[in-house]
Amino acid sequence: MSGDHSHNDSQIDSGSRVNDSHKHKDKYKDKEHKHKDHKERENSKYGNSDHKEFSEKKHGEKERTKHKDGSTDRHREKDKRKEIKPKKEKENGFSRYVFSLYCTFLLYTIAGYISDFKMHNETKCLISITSPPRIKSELNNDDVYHSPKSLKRERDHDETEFKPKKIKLENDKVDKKAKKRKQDEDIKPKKTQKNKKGEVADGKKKAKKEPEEKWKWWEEERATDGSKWSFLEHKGPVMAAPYEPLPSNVRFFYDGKQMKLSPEAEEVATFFAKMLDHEYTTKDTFRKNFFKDWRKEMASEEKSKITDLKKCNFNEMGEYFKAQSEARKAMTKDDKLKIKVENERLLQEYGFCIMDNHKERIANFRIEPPGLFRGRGDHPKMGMLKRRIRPEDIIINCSKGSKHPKSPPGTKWKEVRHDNKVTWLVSWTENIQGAIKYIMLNPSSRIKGEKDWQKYETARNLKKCVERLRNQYREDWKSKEMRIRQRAVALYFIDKLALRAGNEKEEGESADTVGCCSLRVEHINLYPEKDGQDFVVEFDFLGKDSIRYYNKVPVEKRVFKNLQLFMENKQPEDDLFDRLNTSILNKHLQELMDGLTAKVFRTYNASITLQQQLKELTSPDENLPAKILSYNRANRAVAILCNHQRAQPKTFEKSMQNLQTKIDAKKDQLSDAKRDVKSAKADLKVRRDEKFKKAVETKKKAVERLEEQLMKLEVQATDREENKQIALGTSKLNYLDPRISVAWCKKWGIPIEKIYNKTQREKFAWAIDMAEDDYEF
DNA sequence: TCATGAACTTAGAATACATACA
DNA sequence: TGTATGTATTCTAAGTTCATGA
Repeated sequence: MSGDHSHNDSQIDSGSRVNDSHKHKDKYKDKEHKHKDHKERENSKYGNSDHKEFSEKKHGEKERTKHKDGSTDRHREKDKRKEIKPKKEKENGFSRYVFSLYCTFLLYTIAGYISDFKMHNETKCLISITSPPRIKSELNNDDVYHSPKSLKRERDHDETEFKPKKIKLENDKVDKKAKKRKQDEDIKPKKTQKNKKGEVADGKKKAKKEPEEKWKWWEEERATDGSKWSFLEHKGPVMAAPYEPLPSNVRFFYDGKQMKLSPEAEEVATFFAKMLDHEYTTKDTFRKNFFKDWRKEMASEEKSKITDLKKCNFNEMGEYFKAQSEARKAMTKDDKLKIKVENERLLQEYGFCIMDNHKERIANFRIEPPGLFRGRGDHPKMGMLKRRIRPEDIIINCSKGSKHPKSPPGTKWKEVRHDNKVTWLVSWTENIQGAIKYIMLNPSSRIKGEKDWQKYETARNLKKCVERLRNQYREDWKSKEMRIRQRAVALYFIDKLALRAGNEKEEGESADTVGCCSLRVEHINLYPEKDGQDFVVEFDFLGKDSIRYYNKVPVEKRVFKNLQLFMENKQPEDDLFDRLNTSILNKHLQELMDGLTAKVFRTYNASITLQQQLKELTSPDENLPAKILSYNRANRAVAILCNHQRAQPKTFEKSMQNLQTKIDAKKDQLSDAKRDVKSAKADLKVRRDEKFKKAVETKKKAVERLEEQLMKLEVQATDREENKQIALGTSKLNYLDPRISVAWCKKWGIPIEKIYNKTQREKFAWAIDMAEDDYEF
């Protein structure tokens, strides 16, 4: 299977490099070596038991025990799957350059040769320039999160033991309080206020005004009864804008003839027309699904006439929407402002709710508009019509005692319920997968922040016992029971490679993607020896969002032998771990540690990797841009570990070229400036007076300034190049304990704004407030 | 024990907006 | 001031996990 793929070497590098950051691997290797003889003996022992288990299967039918009928279904579905087997939707195309550079970098880092590396690479210029970061002035700008130390909760002892505390107020008390507060107009907006221009007032401006107090929910007690809130009031969702029929001059043609469509059919046609430039509309599945659903919306006459999508001409519609979009861009300032004001009004009216006496920002307060379903990868349902959500489809969730949101005139909500065991405000069921969609709060809200904090505390708990767990699963590789061995090997992958759990999926409902537990035999290749390494496993599969995971990893011999065993007598499309699923795995993990699930390993490994990388990459004598580059590199190591990829920006090559032009120009300027210094010095030699001395100083300063500017540009270029196909945001937002970053910033005097933008600072306000420079994950 | 539904987190792409530069 | 470019925000799909009920 793998032979067909044209993997580049850099990908190979990436995998093993990231794994190097897992210290335990080396530790294990040592142990492996020590116990080699013992192991050899055991190998034969456990080998026998495996064969015993498998011999039953050999003699019996091929059925796997995992699903009573699941595996056989898989067999039956074999040809079907092959048909729909996705092309590698998105190649794991990390560039050769990034990886060779990056690999070298990390290897050097780990070997303790960081400074040597830097001297020999593009960053060597950074070290010579030692301008100390101006922390104070930058921090003063808009660091609204710096709070008096006296307010901060005690760290460490209570952070590690994250226990929800009781909420003080009873439901009715809170309701009364909320009402009273409303009457008093006492509820102040939590968010930073925007000025007329829509800019966020910065710290300086605010300092003049009354200082705005941020609610520090993390200093308050929490409910322990499973309730998520006591009082919830909101305005409901913003419905999708009604369909506006096309002007009469925008025509649709069928088979070359103009045809007036009914409003229903026309609306669906416009969804397709808006996507004409997108690759989706060239895909068979998309076109087939769209056409099928479109026909459902047609009047009978239209249905009998329009029978072939190829004969449909949506071009005028497409042009019309393009022109509209251009017109929007070309609008006058005033018109743009009007839109902005209207959006702001909507945000103020619908974008906030009151939850337990606090005004909280809602994340997605708009109902998803109708359109064509854009599934990722080879999604069998792409192109289907996402129907318009009506008030009758919508469930509202709020407090009994609150002012309920009004449904649009002449309509009714499906239901208004008062369930404080959940966090959502609004829900509806979408028609493509039958899934429930929710309107929930913004990440900066208490309800999301608490959960986030808790997530990292669970990961920190894992840190305390991870060695025990690792020893356990290593023991389990030798188990007599196949299910235990499979569980142990899967867990090893989840831990070592940060793979996702991998739930089972219903075939034909979504793209064929897998995670650890759902890996199939066809997704791995085993090499007893490859590229000078023993026991190499090659992974090649589509993970979440059909992002390709490709990695070649040397594993321990016992893992390798187990994998061989798991693959014995199986077809490529059979499950690798046929006696395991996420539910079994998580049940086991729960027994090992309270709150432990497969997902926690990803959080743990991501955060610990960041912490280690920051320690290794940051050198005290670096200046600010170099330190930030180090941070980004640490962040990047995590993103690679978690396989967070992005499509290379379309404008990447061009923007790199532009940057290079700037660098070249700066170099020219610099050499000119250096020449100026020389000649000024020569002048000074001839005529030793104060004026010439001053001229030399000025010119020297100009050189320094240019050197710094050049260095900044070069760092920027390096960072951008290394980042072109790696998405840092996902790990930053979801996997990295923010306290690690905050502590790093504090330790090195880096303004937090350099690491987190405004939204991120709002999300991580709790961490910014509580972490000190000595925080340890 | 298993299937299903519900609730919530994680994810990359698309789009809106801000800023730099000519 | 207009345009190009980079960054932030929004959007919503696609995961994981847990509860429930047969």
